[in-house]
Amino acid sequence: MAETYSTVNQVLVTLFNHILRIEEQALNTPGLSIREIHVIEAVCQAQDARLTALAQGLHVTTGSLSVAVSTLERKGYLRRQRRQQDRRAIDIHPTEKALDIQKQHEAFHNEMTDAAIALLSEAEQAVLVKALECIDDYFAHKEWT
Amino acid sequence: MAETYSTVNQVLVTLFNHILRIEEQALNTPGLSIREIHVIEAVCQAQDARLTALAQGLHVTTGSLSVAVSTLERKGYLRRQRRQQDRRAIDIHPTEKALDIQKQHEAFHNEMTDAAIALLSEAEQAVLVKALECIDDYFAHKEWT
DNA sequence: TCCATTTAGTTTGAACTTCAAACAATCTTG
DNA sequence: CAAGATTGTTTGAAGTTCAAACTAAATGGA
Repeated sequence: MAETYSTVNQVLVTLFNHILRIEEQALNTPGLSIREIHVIEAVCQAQDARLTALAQGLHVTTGSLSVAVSTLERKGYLRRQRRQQDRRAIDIHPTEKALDIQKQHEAFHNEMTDAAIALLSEAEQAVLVKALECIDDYFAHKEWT
Repeated sequence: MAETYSTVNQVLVTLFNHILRIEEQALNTPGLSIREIHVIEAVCQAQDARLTALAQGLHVTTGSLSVAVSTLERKGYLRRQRRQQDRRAIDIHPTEKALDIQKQHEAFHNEMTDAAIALLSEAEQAVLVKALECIDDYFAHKEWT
């Protein structure tokens, strides 16, 4: 029991660090920083493509995102489009180049998932899902002052 | 099966994002950035406390770390100590203040682990360990060019 | 309608982080 | 001992982020 505890603890920490590091390397497209890739990712997945909504999702100010979008526009990954209904609002759209990056990122996640469940039986997979949901649920509801 | 796959994928992604975000908030000590906290953590856990070794572990240049250590020294979290055997080398030591921060960080990880295994039987915990080790093992050995 | 207020996005200047490169001090080895 | 390697520091440039000031557009109440 105590052993399980420290093992889970240990693996969570090292796994987390590994993923952070590897994500940076795996997605290391020349001319794109990891920050920029996350912006591209957010734009590709966004329901609401407005700059303010994206900024909230990314937990940065609209000012920061505006600068970042300008850079990515210049690099050919994003483009701005004014809304007709509300001419203050601007939707951010991915270009083909951005969608390619997004595909790469998805492949990364798929590989990770494959690795996680490859050696598990279906019953074991169900347990994994349960455990992961426990952790996620915990953090989703926890209040941090 | 396909459902398990997408669930694991989904949970891994959202969990990862949650942890990233929450770690920043949970460890938000006034006057210390998340970067600085990671430096403190590395110093507290280091086997080899030399600046170069720490920089390698943190995957930053010695120049960057030298600057960061200077700041943290000024803030009273770290101190430098020249080695007697090799007077080029400098060991970085944590102060009491730094050890307090480290304790906080450990508490964070413990809470995370508790959340992970609280609702699982011992058999289920064993499965979780196995799955996590699969992922970690995969990433530890994968080569990224 | 008019105008005060709110909302959406941009620009700018300051602070911080990181790196590469140049540098100084100290070992190591032939 | 001298050349080269190692350890750490400094510095200048580039990138990131934010707060604050700003422009443009929508909204709502008189």
